[in-house]
Amino acid sequence: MKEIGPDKRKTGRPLSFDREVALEKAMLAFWASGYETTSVADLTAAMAVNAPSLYAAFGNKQQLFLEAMQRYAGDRHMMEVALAGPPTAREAILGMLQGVVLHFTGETTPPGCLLASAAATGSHDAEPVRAALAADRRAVRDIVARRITADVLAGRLAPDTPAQVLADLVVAVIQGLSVLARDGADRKSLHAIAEASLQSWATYEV
Amino acid sequence: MKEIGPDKRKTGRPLSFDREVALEKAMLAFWASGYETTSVADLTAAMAVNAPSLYAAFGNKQQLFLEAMQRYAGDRHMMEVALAGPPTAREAILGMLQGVVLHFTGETTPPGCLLASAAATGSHDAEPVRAALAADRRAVRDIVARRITADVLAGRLAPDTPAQVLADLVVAVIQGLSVLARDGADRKSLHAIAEASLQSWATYEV
DNA sequence: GCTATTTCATATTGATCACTACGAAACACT
DNA sequence: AGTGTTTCGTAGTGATCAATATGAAATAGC
Repeated sequence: MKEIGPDKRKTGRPLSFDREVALEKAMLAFWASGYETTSVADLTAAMAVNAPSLYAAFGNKQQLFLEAMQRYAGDRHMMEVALAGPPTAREAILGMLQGVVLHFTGETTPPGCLLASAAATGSHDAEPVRAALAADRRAVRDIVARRITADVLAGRLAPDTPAQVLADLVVAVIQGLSVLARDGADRKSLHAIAEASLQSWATYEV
Repeated sequence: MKEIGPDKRKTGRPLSFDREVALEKAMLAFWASGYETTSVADLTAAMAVNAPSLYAAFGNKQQLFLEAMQRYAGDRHMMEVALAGPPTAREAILGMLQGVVLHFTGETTPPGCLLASAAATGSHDAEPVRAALAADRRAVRDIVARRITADVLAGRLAPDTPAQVLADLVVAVIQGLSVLARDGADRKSLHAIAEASLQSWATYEV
């Protein structure tokens, strides 16, 4: 239920900030310091938006996080399309993991993955946020599993290939890469880990 | 610099709680809800120890966490000894991963890994805690790498086996298993993921 | 200029944060 | 019983938490 096009109000004082820019800054703040451990004061400072304006524009802290999370994750349908490009599932997922490594080690962004690290644990109040993050992980897992299954059906992987398990492994490795990136691992190391994790597939290649 | 033996004070009101039991309860609280997101009020409730007694016994929240973390991690030298038991590195590490899966899915403990999830992100104040957790991951990585190298030197793995990369992968998979366990994955799934991750080694077996 | 509408900045809300001052209580020793 | 020592429970400390009440400021239409 999103408004189509820019809001063309007729009257009233205009917004003093760009909503998209402010959301981007909020995303970076959550990325750097997590959901519960980033205070609203941190957010207003990072976004250059006063608290009342923040609440008017985004609802509350949780809704702001969920919107920032959506912006970070992007359109998961696009991920599925991207995975369909390369000729084999292994190449597709290797490319995906290489992109992930670059993303986790960007020089202008915090290390690691916002989705992996923002709410690993937390209070009872943060349960909806953890649920949303878990749901996104399941979505990625399912997309990866479908890509693997496509190769199985096309005869490029053995019929007994455990697509679900390999997809789970891909998600697990992504979470692990995020942790290691936060610990300071360099791109070369992370690329090597990603590549090594895909050697599990050798067993099933026909 | 630890006191040897139980403290045999001569005078004064006796402690009303068992220090070890209280520490265990604190560990479980941090395990369930993380470092910064577990409040001192949560801790005093879980430990059944009033705040002044908690500070007298453990210093402050950060010191209590570090002590709880040490209790959770156990003696890393014991891990090295355990890994030396099985005849091959692969069997040793598969056994370790199987133990990890059981640990992350215990019925009387929170899901996942305390070390992986307690401080994935956080404020600047929690930096010492994150550093301690990262140091422990590096220690585990080095222990695993040494076990792999031992097999390389013994001729059980190819001379060009990238021990460091495979050890990093093991650590990454453990972090990922913790996330999936928190997301509600069952033991069977996690065991399958752990086993699949070790198929990467097939390339290097002589 | 005037009114209606919307956002702005200031200042504040009660709740909770980590942490502690203080005096009563519980022990060992004489 | 009396004294010294240590821990106990109560009740707070100032700081910070997420979220807002309030009124001035800035626009569009008239």
